[in-house]
Amino acid sequence: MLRQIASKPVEYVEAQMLEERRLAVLQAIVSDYVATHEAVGSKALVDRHQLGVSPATIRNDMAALEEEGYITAPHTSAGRIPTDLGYRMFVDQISQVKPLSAAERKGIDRFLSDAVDLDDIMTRTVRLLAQLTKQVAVVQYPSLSRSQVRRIELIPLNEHRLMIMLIVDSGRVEQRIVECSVPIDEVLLADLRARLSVAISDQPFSSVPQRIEDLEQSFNTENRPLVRAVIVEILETVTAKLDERVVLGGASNLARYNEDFPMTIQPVLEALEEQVVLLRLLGEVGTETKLSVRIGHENQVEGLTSTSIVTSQYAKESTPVASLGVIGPTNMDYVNSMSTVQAVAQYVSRFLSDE
Amino acid sequence: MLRQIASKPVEYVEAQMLEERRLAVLQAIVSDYVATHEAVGSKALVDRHQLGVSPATIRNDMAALEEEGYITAPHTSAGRIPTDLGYRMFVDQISQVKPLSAAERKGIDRFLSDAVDLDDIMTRTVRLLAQLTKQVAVVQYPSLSRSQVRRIELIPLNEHRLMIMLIVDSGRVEQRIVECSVPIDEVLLADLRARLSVAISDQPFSSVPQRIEDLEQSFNTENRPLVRAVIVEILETVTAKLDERVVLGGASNLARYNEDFPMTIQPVLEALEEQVVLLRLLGEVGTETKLSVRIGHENQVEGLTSTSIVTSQYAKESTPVASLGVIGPTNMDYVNSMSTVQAVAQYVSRFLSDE
DNA sequence: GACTGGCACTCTGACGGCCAGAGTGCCAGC
DNA sequence: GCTGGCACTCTGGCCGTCAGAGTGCCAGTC
Repeated sequence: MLRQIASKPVEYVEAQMLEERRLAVLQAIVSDYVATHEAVGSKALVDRHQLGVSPATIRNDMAALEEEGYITAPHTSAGRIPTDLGYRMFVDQISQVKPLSAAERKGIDRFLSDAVDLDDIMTRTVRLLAQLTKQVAVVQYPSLSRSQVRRIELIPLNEHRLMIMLIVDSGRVEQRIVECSVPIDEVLLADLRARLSVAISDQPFSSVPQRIEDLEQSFNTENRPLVRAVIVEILETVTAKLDERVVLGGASNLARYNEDFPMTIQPVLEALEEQVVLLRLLGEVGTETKLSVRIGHENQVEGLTSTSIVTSQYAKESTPVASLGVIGPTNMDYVNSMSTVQAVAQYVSRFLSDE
Repeated sequence: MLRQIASKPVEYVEAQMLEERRLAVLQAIVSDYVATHEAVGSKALVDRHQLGVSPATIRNDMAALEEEGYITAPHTSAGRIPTDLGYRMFVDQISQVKPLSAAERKGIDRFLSDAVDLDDIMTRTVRLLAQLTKQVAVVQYPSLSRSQVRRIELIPLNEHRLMIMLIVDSGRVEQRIVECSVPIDEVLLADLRARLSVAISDQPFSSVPQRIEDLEQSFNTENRPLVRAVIVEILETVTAKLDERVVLGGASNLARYNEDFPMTIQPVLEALEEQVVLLRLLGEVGTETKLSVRIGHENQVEGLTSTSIVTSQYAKESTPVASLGVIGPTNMDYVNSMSTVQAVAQYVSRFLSDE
């Protein structure tokens, strides 16, 4: 690195260094602002960071950074605060996330390992995230669309009522109840269960419809109403209701920011109450498997344009099944949020996989 | 009523009327304050209500009411606002809850009748309550402690893993997974399932422990580890984890009050995030089957002493199984909250019962 | 050409004084 | 017991002022 610079013309080296200091200034501004939540001025900056130049010089850099759109002054004579673009630059600069301390990792591990079932894992994860990041946490249940049916059960509840139970490899269990006008015949039920089992066990949800649509034909006419009812419910479960569930936690953390922030929490709370919105937030990540950070206006969701969202997918046996993350004000502690989200996602993945 | 008064001495009648007007003044103050959220003065009171006397007279009444602790003045020259005691008096005076309009009832009915399972009923109910009352709604899942086991299933997932499934009459389904070091024998499993079924089907949760504790003895020594593991999980499900679930909705409604209120929402949000706290809130109702209203300090839960809670139990086939209600500032619209909570509880009861 | 100290300028936020408005308490009279 | 009138008090909004913080710019230095 040093040699590389030395081999370049002098002017270039200096321009390079200039650029580097500007970046350092931006980083310093972001981290100070994140820590204090107050606009940061040139003097404070040189006091707190070893920049090796005078406040006046920093002022020049700041003016340039403002020109370029990375920071902005709330009013003529206040310090500067980062813009969304500034945060973006800052975040992109974090090439590798700081690993958590051993103690933290152990804490996560222990907290999650006490979980008894999938619901429990989800609840614990969301609490963990909220607690560690002091922010609002969101965890999506493993998606059914990317899941496979592990097993199907048909359990008669009484003469006219039947419970369909789809056990999914992600650990989810979907139940539906079917009403039936004629008494349910045990033999028929066993037969139906067996055939359904053959048709869809260990098959992905997406292929279920085509696998069972013709099943009805192979039964006697008199039995078809029941068969059809069961099939309809199964189809509903695997298609229309791809029904992605989301759990939310740490909403009270929102209130903390309210104190010193213009960001009113009402729209945020409202947005967070909408499952659909949350799913979009978590879903939008698209192809990125790793950590995703969306800052302020990068986020399209109405009501959340002054918040940032840090998400990561988590996986079951190396295939991503859903996302989790935290939502906070744009001036959140990105370093901590990013490392925590990543670590928790890894732990959840591990838990789901070796369960 | 009229005759009764006429038959009493004149002084008494006048005292009676005085009392009545005081009560009317208190009611007027409460309803005005609830509507406007501003301290209400004597002049405004006579303007808005037909009290038939002058502001000066009302002032005397107000002084008396303040003396008795029903209202208080935030400062020397503001109007009066009701105290918790004042609200209590007001609420107690509402002898019968105003019924909802036909349109409202129909709306509730339709919204709930689309529910596909218990989870869905709970989610819909909480949203309904939050929407109708514009407040934070809480709904408790039907309690397991008052429930019966309807059926038990043991479903092998693979050679070493087994899912226990307890289907409860309230519609809940509890699942647990058991790991097993030796391969699971199908015959044994069927046998175990049959015996468990005989032992606990249609029995209340509370009696399950004594009914299965000796079951292990009747199996061969070699099979006991599995049997024991299953029994342990069942016991955990029905005892330690009586695991009352609660769903919450409409938290964003809290933010609305924040604007014109000293009540900071942070502690409230925090309290609401604690399942335990919510359960206490809903549980404390105790023996009262009907509508319960707890106002401000009557409520023991820390962080919620400046909120009021309106709850009602709901029932399945005439036996109460859990509670639901709304939480709001002490100056909420009690009339509306009470009638809505009651109506929703009735509808949920009906739904659970004829399902 | 980049950095620096100095200086004038500007904006905010806190403080205090002022005043109108709202509401009360009290009192004498009906 | 009710009423109108009157003096009193408190709040909240509206300045004007002022210190503090921070900037932008400029001329000088390395």
